Amino acid sequence: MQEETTTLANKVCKLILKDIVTGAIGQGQKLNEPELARIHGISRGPLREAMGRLEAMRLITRVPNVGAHVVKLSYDALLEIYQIRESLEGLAARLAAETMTGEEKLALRALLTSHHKHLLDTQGQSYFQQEGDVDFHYRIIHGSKNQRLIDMLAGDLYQLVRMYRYQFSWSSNRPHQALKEHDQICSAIEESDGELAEWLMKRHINNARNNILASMNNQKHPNLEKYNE
Amino acid sequence: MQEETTTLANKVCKLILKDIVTGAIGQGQKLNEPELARIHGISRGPLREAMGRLEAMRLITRVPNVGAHVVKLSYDALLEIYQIRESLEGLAARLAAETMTGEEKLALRALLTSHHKHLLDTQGQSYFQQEGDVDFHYRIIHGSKNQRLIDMLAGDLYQLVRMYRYQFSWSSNRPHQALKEHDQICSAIEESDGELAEWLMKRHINNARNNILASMNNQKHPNLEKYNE
DNA sequence: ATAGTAAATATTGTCTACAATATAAGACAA
DNA sequence: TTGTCTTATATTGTAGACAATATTTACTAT
Repeated sequence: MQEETTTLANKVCKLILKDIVTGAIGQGQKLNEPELARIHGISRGPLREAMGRLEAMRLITRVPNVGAHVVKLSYDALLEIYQIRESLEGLAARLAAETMTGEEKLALRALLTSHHKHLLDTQGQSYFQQEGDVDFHYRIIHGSKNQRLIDMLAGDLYQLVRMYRYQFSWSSNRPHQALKEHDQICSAIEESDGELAEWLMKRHINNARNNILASMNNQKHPNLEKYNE
Repeated sequence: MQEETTTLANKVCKLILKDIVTGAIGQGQKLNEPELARIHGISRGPLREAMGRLEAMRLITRVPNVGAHVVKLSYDALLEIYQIRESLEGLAARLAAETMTGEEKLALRALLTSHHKHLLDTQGQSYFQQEGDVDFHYRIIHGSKNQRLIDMLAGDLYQLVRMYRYQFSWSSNRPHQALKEHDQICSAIEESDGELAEWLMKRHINNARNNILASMNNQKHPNLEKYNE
């Protein structure tokens, strides 16, 4: 068994990350160093390192001599993220189609089968469907074998996406459609048709974005900072 | 006049960044904390913060209880970067074409004119041409107005690209062709033809990549770590 | 001589204390 | 009451010391 050696900064970083993503630490809230250090039972040194990483993945912003604040989610920022996702995940899908092993392709198909079964059981209950969506995209990203691409998408960007999901808890009102699109992408990957996989993935993400924006416009979500001050 | 308030970690981070990019601190070299702190006349606290940022932009890698090392440039990593650049800068070009102001477009054209003049004067001397290339791409990236995209491309990724440039000092053996491609992209942007701008930019980066790889294969460059240990 | 082990050294991780800056509270004048 | 300046408090930035881990060195046995 491999002894998992890590550091205090690492552990606390993950804890705070979770609190920010889930909204336990709210948008725009100030992060007080002595207080946070006391809460987690560590000193300010490793805490500041942890905060540095959160800043690097742009979940908090820091101003010298002033302090750190949790980012505020906004309509515009979400659009920015989806533009980038469309571009990068399209690339990931193409690379995945070209380089995924047979084993990986089988696992991807198995995942979709289980999603399909789950969808029939729960009549498309939102939360699990969302996590399933994350799983699917996650596998394709890793299937690209481009390590820097993996880090960009699975590292920073997805924490933000998860944060939006949690705090808006938007309803995927098109689970069947989304699953069908996943199926199409999976087929293209199985056939090693990179060009098609890329095109389908881009359209899929574009659809998801439009769906989100529509639901946002409907419900005027309270957690959404429409105007950055 | 605005008083520029910053922190020691910030300043030292930029200094070390420069040393890494230019190769003053060589690939794979270990970064000794006490030594670096002494050199820059600061304590280990802010130094570690600076190193944290360098780690975040993936110029150094850290292993707990072992230390930090400068990354090693590799053929594969460069390919990864160019795949991502092609995708993201294509997006940037499209957005730039759609959102750049008239003023920005004029400035971009003026930049190309000066490049053209400079190219005639110097008969395509490599270094300035390379920096000119950076300028051109830099402007288009910022013209996209997508802040996250700007951070990704102009922040982390470009430091790596600059590092490759410095340490390989590859010869752009196609300055006229590159300038012509820049011209085409600029025209597409001027006409607000996003789709064309994206396509041209992707092809341009693809060409640049092929050019680099060809010159690498020719000269078997000594700075290139072909195999990661 | 070489492999393996134990002590010695060096380096990283963490904590506490202090200095510099920013924020909040209070006094005073209009 | 309101606005401004001064003082007090709190928070961040930095430094130095200590603890934990890794690396090197020295020694012993084969």
